[in-house]
Amino acid sequence: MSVSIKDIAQAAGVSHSTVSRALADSPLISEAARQRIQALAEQMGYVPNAQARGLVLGRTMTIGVVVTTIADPFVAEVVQGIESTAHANGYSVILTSSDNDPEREVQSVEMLRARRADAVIVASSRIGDLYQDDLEETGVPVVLINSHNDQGRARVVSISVDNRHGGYLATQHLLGLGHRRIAYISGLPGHSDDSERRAGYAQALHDAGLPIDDTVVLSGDGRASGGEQALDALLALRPRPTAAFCYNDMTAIGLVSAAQRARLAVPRRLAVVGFDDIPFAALMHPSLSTIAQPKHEMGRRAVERALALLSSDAEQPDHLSLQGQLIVRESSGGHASGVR
Amino acid sequence: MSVSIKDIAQAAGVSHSTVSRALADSPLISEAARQRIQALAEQMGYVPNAQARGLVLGRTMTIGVVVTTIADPFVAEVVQGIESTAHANGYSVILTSSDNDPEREVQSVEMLRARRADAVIVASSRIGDLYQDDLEETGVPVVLINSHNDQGRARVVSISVDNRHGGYLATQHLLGLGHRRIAYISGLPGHSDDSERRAGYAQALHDAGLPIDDTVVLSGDGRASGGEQALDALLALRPRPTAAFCYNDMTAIGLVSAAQRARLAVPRRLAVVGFDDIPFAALMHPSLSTIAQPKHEMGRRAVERALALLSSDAEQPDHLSLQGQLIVRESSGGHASGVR
DNA sequence: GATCATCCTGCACACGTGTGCAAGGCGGAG
DNA sequence: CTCCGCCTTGCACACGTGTGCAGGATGATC
Repeated sequence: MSVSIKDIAQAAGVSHSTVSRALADSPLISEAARQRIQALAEQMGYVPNAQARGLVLGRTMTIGVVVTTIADPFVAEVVQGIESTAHANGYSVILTSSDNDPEREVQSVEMLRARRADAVIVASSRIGDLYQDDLEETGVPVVLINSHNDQGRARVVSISVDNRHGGYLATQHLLGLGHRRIAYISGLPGHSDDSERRAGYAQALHDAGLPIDDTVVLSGDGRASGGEQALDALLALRPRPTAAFCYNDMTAIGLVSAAQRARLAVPRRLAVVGFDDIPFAALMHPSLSTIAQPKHEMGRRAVERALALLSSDAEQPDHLSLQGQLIVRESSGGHASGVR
Repeated sequence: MSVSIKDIAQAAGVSHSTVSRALADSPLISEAARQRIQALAEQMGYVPNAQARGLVLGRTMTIGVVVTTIADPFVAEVVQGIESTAHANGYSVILTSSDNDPEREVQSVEMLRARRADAVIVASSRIGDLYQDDLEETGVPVVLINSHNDQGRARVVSISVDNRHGGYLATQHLLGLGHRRIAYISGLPGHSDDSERRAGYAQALHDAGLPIDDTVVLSGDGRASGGEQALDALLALRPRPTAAFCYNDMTAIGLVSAAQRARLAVPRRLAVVGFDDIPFAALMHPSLSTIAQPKHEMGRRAVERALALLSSDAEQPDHLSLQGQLIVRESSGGHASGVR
């Protein structure tokens, strides 16, 4: 096995307490002993055992992350932000994915409890009430990303993009380009993200003095297939909308793809704006205008909030809303920006 | 704090040893006591402390994963495979990303040593010799994904896609479609992946009785920009190639994008095949024919190899090569398969 | 009733680290 | 020389769990 402080103690002819203090730069130790022991530890290749340390200190310096699937590029970028911020603060990340399987989700949370994660960040869109109880019971701080703390639990905060603002920005952009009949392709119904983005869309129309017409709100499912299917409904509308704001990029991708197949030029005859700014948005042809979610920042802020909850007993605001950014690309007919 | 077996022991009026055995379903315990204690543990919300258990058992049931960045979709899918397989075997995943910063890479490995990870999987393309020494020193099994164990170290195995076979498949496919002048757009020079794929490409040409022409081998950089820049060189060739096999999908995306901008129809006037099957390959327009890396399987196999190295002392083969799969989509003019 | 085997339980130690407290050593001051 | 105080070190316990060993209780057999 690996070397422990006892091994070092024996080699140095002192007690393990002395070694422990020497390595911790305790003021209770003589300068000579400290240097000698530190050199010895280095030479023997000593690496402290985080388990034992966590056991006695009651802190594991570990953050649990629960996601549906890491293969989702949005999730991946958030996790990237989480990991780098956690690392910078000396924390490690334990990653668990649920694949939308409720049973695995419960197991994941159980595992994080067993490992005594200091905090938990959930970047899973569907927050099972299943384990919210479970989590609260332990008193572990929880940060939810893009989902809300409905039950008003203690030590549970949430972070999300300002969906309403994003929807407003996207629609305002299309209005600014002269479009007057703008469709909205929704995501899965009942999702708060969807209703908020749609609310921002409606607000922008209202502020522009235009009527809200529910017939141009078409239903998708948050995936490319939803966008594809929405095209038929869109083509049937009279007068036909000249632009569409989509619930998310995947929906927009499906819509653009179907439009091209139907020989409907994008953006000349149909301008499209998505939401999320997934990596592919910049690469597709035409490149996709969209509202960029500050994914890396969301991860960073999630860790910061978690650590704040850990260190201070001061109450934190329940919710943090980050503003998205409009990225104008080719699909809306704004200024073209090529593949980088 | 959370409940320990001592708390349960006190509540049940027995010693902590008895509780420990009851929860472990030890045969040394009476049936009555077992049931009573298990019920009590359940009721008190007991979750065993993995730290303490790991400390005494010398096994943490933890797998460390080192990646450059999780935001890379290829890496993300591999990690997905790793996580799900690890989970199925009762292991947790500690994720560390290096961002290609050598210092962070070393810190990551140090952290995994401190946490006493039972095995380490490296899905980082650049294997720093930096920490290979470090890792071997600890005797922890290491599995490298898409990178080789050059130094022939013990307990270090590697898994990669069969690049040569993949290059052969892609080229054979283009040959089958009637193309006779097929370009190869390379990745970064000196990369073994690149030279192997190119070798498969050359082999297929050779087997078809065609000459190898180095002038149709163009240099890219593994990114979209490399593919874009390669187009100019390709257009300058006489006779102009009618097809191109690209080092990877990003290169292919850049090539297709530049071709469309230059009004060169894909696949009618230029058929393109990539390598990797990143998620966007299926979504772009035209959708991209490519060699699919078995990403999920690679992650799964990596965990299986790691666990095998842990449980048995039997020597394992150093290297495992997984065959990629040809995915025919629109960009090569094969049978079109739409966005799903 | 005595002896023995069987079954169950508790004691004590281990894992590796941190820390309160006591004590030893040493120097300085009276 | 003695006493006091400070600096340094070691002892012992703690964290939560697992386990070898001893011993107590119970039942069976002679």
